[in-house]
Order: sequence, then C-alpha cells, then structure tokens
Amino acid sequence: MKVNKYVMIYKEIAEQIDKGVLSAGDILSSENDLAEQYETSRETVRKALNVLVQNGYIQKIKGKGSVVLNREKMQFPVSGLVSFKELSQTLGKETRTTVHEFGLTHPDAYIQKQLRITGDEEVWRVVRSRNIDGEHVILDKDYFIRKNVPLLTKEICEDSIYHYIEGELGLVISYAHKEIVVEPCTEEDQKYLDLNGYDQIVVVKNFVFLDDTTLFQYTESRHRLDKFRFVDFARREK
Amino acid sequence: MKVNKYVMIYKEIAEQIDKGVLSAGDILSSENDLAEQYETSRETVRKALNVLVQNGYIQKIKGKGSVVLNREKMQFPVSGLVSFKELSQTLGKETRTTVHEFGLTHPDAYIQKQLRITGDEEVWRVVRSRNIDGEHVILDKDYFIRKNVPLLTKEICEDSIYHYIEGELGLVISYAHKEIVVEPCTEEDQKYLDLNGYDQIVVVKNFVFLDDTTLFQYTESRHRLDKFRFVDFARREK
DNA sequence: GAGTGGTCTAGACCACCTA
DNA sequence: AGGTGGTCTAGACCACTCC
Repeated sequence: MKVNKYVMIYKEIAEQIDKGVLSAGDILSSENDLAEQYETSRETVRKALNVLVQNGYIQKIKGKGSVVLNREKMQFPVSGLVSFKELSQTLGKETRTTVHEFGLTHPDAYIQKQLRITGDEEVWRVVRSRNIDGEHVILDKDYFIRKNVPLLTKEICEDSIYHYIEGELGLVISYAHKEIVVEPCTEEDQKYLDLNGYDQIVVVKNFVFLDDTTLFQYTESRHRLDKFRFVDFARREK
Repeated sequence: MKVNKYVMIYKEIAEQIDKGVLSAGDILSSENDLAEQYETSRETVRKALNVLVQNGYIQKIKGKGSVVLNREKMQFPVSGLVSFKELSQTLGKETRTTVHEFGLTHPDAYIQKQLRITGDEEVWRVVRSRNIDGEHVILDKDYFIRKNVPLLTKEICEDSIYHYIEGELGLVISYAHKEIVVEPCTEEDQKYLDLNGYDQIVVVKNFVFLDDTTLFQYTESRHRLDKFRFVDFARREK
C-alpha cells in the first residue's frame, strides 16, 4: 500500500489539529520549514496544505502564514457524498434500517428522466426507512441501473449499499449532484414514516456518477422536517 | 491587472465548454500537448485543469485523459457564497428587497453565541424581506459586528450589502459555514412574509468569515417551504 | 509499448505582510 | 529588508489505459 507523501503530511498535520497539539489561531511552520522537516520539496508541502485548506483545517494568508481554524462548527461533514451509514455513526445515534420494497423494475417516466435512460433498461428499486432513536424519520428511495449493478440482495440493502458497490463490485463513485427541496408528503411517506403530523417533507435528490463519468444512481432521501439538518462549508471562489 | 497563466488557460477551456466548442464526452488534449500549445509547463496546465475539475467542467481519468462533463444539471451554483442579488439574477426572476428593520443594537444571548462575541460589542441588525414574482417569500436577518463594518445605511441594505462590504470597505470574504434546518414559523415570519398557510420555514444559517479568519457576520435566510431550493455539487474525497 | 494523468523535485521570481 | 505564501519551470519516475 503505497501512500503519497503529501497525503502523509496532510494526515500528520490534521491529526495534530484534531488532537489539539495545534489549536485555532496557531500559525503552522512555514512551507520552507515544513519541506525541510519532512525532507521533501516545497511543492509537495503545498499540496498537503491545500488539502488542509479544502477540509477547513487551515487558512493561508499571503505574507503571513497558515492559520489553524476553529473547526468546532464543522464537526460533521454531512456535505458531500456521505452515506447514511457513515452519517449515523458520526451522529452517534441508535439507528435501524428497514427494507420495505426491493426488486427489479422498468421505471416510470420520471425516473427514466432522472437517470437519463429509456424504458428498456432494468433498474433496481429499493425503498428503505431509517429509524433513528425509535422513530422512522427518513425514507430513502434508491434506483440503480442494472447494467452497472448486476446483483443486489435484500441483505445488502439492510447494511450499506455503497459499501457493497465500492467494496465488492469495485465501482468507484466519483461525484454527485444534489438538490434539496421541500415537497408535500406522499402516501408512501405516510405509509413508511412516523410523520408526527407534518404534511411536508424535505427531499434530498442525489445524482451519483461513477469514475467513468456515467450516471448510475438516483436517490431520493426524504427527511421529516424536524429531523433534517444539512451542513456545508464553502470557500469563496476567486 | 496581472492575470495568472493558469487562470487564463482555465478560462479559455471553460469558455470552449460553455460555448459548445467542446461538449460532454469529448477528451481534452493531453496535458503535455496543452503545455506545448500554451507555451508553459505541464504543472501549470495541471493547475488550470484542477480548477476545471473543481468547477465540474471536466473529470480526469488516469491513463486516458480529461473528459468533458455534462453540465446541464449544474447550471446555477447556488451552493457556496452566493449573495441574494447574484442569486436572483441567475434565476432571472423579478425581485424586490424591502428593509423592515435596521440599526445598531446590543444583541441577545443567541446572537452573541452565534457571533462569538460579548454583550459589549455593538452589532448592526438588518431585517429584509425578498419579494419574488409578487410574493414575500424570503426573510433575511443579518448581523454584522460594528468593529468590522463601521457604517451601514438603509440605502446600502436595499441594494447589496456584500457589494458594499467587498467593494467599498475592501473587506475580503473568505469562506462560510452554512447550516440548513426547518423550524416552526415565528411571529416575525408571519409579520413580514406571505406564508400562504405554511407553519414551518426553511432556515439557512450562514457564518461568514473574513480573509483574516475572523467571523464577522451571521445571517439567517428564512425561505418559505415551497420556494426553497438548494443545489450542491460534490466530489468524492480521497 | 506508447500515451495518459499522478506524484515529486529543486530550483526561480513575484506580491504581500511585518518589523 | 526579510520572511511568507503564490506562481512557474523543466525536468523525472510511476501507475494506469488502450491498442
């Protein structure tokens, strides 16, 4: 297992910040010093520092240095491609997944459009609810194109589909496009969720792309209003 | 006005994609070829291509090349630090801003905590509603620390505060932390918005930081459920 | 095997900040 | 003026894809 030098440097510094060896407001050693310390070139150090910037650990100030940021507000990176399993672990809650519907179908026009396929293609359809602290508050509807995922079982759906896809099938998930809107509850929501009187629901629509740029999954994650939370960390462009 | 070489290369290629000279599925010239074309080094080309990747224009595939992506799904980058003015322009809607409350205050405990200040600090408080296509559907509550923004007028608030802060005051906004939750409507929401019967509201909480890493603004943007939409584009880390 | 992107090096000059 | 990060160069070797 070959580890890149810049990843190693990134991890070491990130760990120092996580553990409090370096704390908010501290200035890192200069890039030249770090290059010497790690016996590498300055460009490699810069690559490591850029990842730290990306992940909200530090901010660079020209002529001054790299300042350690206060990360308490960014503790759980829900933004991005976090699967439900990782998410619930992060939150440290008691969670349980129930598979309600599962099978191969020829999708309706709406799903065909979202997945950009024709009616000929077979699609895995999975409907699962997520029970957090005793209440069913999230309904996940997943659609996978069969061409990409030849086999899926109920057992896999009860665990983590992503884990199976990346681990067993060796497909590499590359990027995702996400939309968040609020919609009226459907009969399906009422059937599978503890709506607690709410008649609207937060819908997170996810379009997931593989490493070879093909779209292979469409997911709707439907959250009860009071249990929804989305966290984002954005850097200014330019 | 000195323009970086890699920014120039980025812009040229991005423009070719925007204009359709290069379209989804096309493969860019190789990094070596581009280096030759632009009479520069390969690392500089790579820097330009990385920005294209960041912005969802291309995806690189090792051993193969850089593939142009389908960007139709990412047309409006609401994700990130987009101010309301930019946003409404992007959406091409008829919009109007009304300033309801405006002045210096000593903030309550909640805002003190959000801004991480003590009760001694004076804070600008601005409450504005946004009228889109004839309905008041967004309520923006902004809090600026006076230390950073000595003067603010009602006229500025009716236009774009960001424009004033970055343009006139010369402060540089660097990054923001964002949280999205749904909350019950407050009396204030009822007073200033056309709620259309909704008793819940989408709240986008924004923590805005300056270039020198200091937090200087807290904003709550409260959207009527049916008018809320958030778009995100995420690359897989690692 | 030829070509691609990914990593890494050892320099260089610049713009910016602080003293 | 000295140190910092930002950009840029001209090489090098590697892992991967495709033919």
